[in-house]
Amino acid sequence: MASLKDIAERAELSINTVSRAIRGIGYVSEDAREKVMRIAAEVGYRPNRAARSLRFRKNFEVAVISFLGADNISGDQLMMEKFVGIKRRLGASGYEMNLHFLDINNDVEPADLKLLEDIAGQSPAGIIIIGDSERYKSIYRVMEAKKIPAVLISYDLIPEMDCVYVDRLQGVRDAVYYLAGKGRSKIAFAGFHGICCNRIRGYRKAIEELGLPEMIFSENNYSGGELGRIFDLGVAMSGEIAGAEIPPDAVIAYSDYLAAGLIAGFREAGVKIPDKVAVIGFDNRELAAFTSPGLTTIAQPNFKAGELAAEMLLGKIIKPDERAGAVGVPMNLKIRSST
Amino acid sequence: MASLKDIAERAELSINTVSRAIRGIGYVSEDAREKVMRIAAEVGYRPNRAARSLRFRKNFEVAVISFLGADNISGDQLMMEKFVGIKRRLGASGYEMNLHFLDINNDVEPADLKLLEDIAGQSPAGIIIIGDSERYKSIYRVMEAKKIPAVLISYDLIPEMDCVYVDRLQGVRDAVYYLAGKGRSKIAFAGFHGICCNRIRGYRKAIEELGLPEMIFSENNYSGGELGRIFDLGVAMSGEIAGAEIPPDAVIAYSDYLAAGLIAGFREAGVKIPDKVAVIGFDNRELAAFTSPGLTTIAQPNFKAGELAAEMLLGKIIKPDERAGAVGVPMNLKIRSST
DNA sequence: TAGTAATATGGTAACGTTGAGATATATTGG
DNA sequence: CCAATATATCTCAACGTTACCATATTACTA
Repeated sequence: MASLKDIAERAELSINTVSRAIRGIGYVSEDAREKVMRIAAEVGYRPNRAARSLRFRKNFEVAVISFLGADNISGDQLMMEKFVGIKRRLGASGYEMNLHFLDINNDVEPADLKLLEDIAGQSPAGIIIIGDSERYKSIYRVMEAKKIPAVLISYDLIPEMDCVYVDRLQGVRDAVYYLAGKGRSKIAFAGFHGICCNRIRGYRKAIEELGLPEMIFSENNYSGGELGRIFDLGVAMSGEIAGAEIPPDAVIAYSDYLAAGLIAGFREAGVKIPDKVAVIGFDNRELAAFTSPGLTTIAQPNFKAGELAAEMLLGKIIKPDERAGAVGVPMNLKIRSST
Repeated sequence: MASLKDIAERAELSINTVSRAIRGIGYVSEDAREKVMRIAAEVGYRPNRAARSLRFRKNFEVAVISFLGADNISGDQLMMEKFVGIKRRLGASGYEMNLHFLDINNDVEPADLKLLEDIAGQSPAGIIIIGDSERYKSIYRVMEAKKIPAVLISYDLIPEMDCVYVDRLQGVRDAVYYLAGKGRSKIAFAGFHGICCNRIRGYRKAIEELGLPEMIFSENNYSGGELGRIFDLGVAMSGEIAGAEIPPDAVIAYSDYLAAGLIAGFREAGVKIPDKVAVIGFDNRELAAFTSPGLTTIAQPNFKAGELAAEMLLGKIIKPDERAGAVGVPMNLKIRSST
């Protein structure tokens, strides 16, 4: 509630001197500074953000654009961790975080455009976009055209955009090395046809480097949609995998959901985990702690990614004309009893 | 970017008239109004929030205080849905939502006080607090003392505070009725000693009303902490339940985590679900879709609760001196194959 | 036809902050 | 001791909006 004016009156100084004292810039005598700081602390002075925004013609707010998932609100857990990371870093620099949710089901164009207008209308200091499909890239471009600094949190390096990307390729590669280190030599990857390039590339890379046989099981029937279905596909795939001519002694699954299905299927069929086959999931979702045995999984460093994205954005806000580039954040294994 | 001044110049009117035209208040001729609206649309005019905040000496922002969970960030999914509900309702009235996270592990006093100072220092229009332990209630009181309108999202009716509460008692009661309607007559409740009063009260109420035998299984060993443990306790409890003198034909569990453990345990022991025993969880967390069979669960109406809390808060912002009271939001059963 | 009321518009100040300049005092160097 | 510089402070205007008041113009009423 207390303003510079209030402090100035009590200190018998001009508003301007008080302002300089508090900001620690320009000339201020030791006497004056001491007095100002004392009174400011006494009255619990806080700079008025609205006034600063007005003066600087710029809000100290960062908009974060994320999406709302399929039937229920999915992606929530991973998203939340990113929010927390972003918030922490921004807060430390006096910026606010404003969340915005895209409905992933809605027709893209009209809804997005309205939201983007709304967001840009607030003239935020910058914007963090979580996601890297074409839809999110186009948001990045819109913001760039409006001269609003933007950073993407993506799942792959995007050469032409400033982004923090979770390095899925490295994550899967590390997982293969980990399994190989545990003496597994028939390491398989279980996924869906066509939608897991980065992960499969990481798998292939490691397999090649280690000189192991490539064993890829992929399900063609997955068309997106309901999450529960993925579990069932996993159960089904477990049969295919266990009954293969050369059965693998380890499986890295495309997602925790799929891995949970695999585990359930293996158990049902009496295939011991991890003795007979080790299973690794992807994402470290909550459910990974609740399979039995507990699921070892390639964890997303969401908090870290959020922090780094905020860091990068703050840099861009200061130097809008410099490219920030792409920063990869390593994934790391969360080891539980399935391996 | 365009301001009232820009529009005024182009329309050859005073800033004041333009302002009145856009806000639709006071006297403005049809001519002037039409001209102003046309130009405003052309230049994409948006009122400057900072200027309005400054002028009104009040921010159009609502702070939301939630918590960060135990080891990893838990509560996330349920929390996220609340955020979305809050955001939707606030957005419709031109308010922003600012998230703040309390670290649930930290010593309460020092960290909270700093955060509360920070939040109050922003002079938000109001505040929504998610949680109803003493810690959250004390935040409510602090804000009330500072004349900042506050609303709690709680799990029980709190007579002395304005709150939207998820009606757990009713939720469990409905679940018992549902099971009874399906012909189950030996309906049990599985929980932990002492920490599930509302839920147990709902169970007891229904059991009494229906004249069924009360069967409560409670685990004394739970001391909070790691979520994964709850699953294991569920597995252990399943044995106790299946081996009881009079084994129940239905179990309502304290949480989805516990229910997931029960299901795993029952399956292991060859107890058919739902033929032999039906299982109902609590919260509708993501993992409820991934047990096999899928878990019927008492779902939290988080989105609704968020919306209602925002609605209530907006009311309090307009009439700060009126008590808003307590509004209950019913929980409803999400039916899957475990019943 | 004057007198009042309704309609339409404009001017000014204020919200809290900051940068650009103006002015005053203290300190240094030649 | 004077000039130049460093130090310390102040005044003013502006950011975009709105409330309050003043001033026109038009429309109604007695």
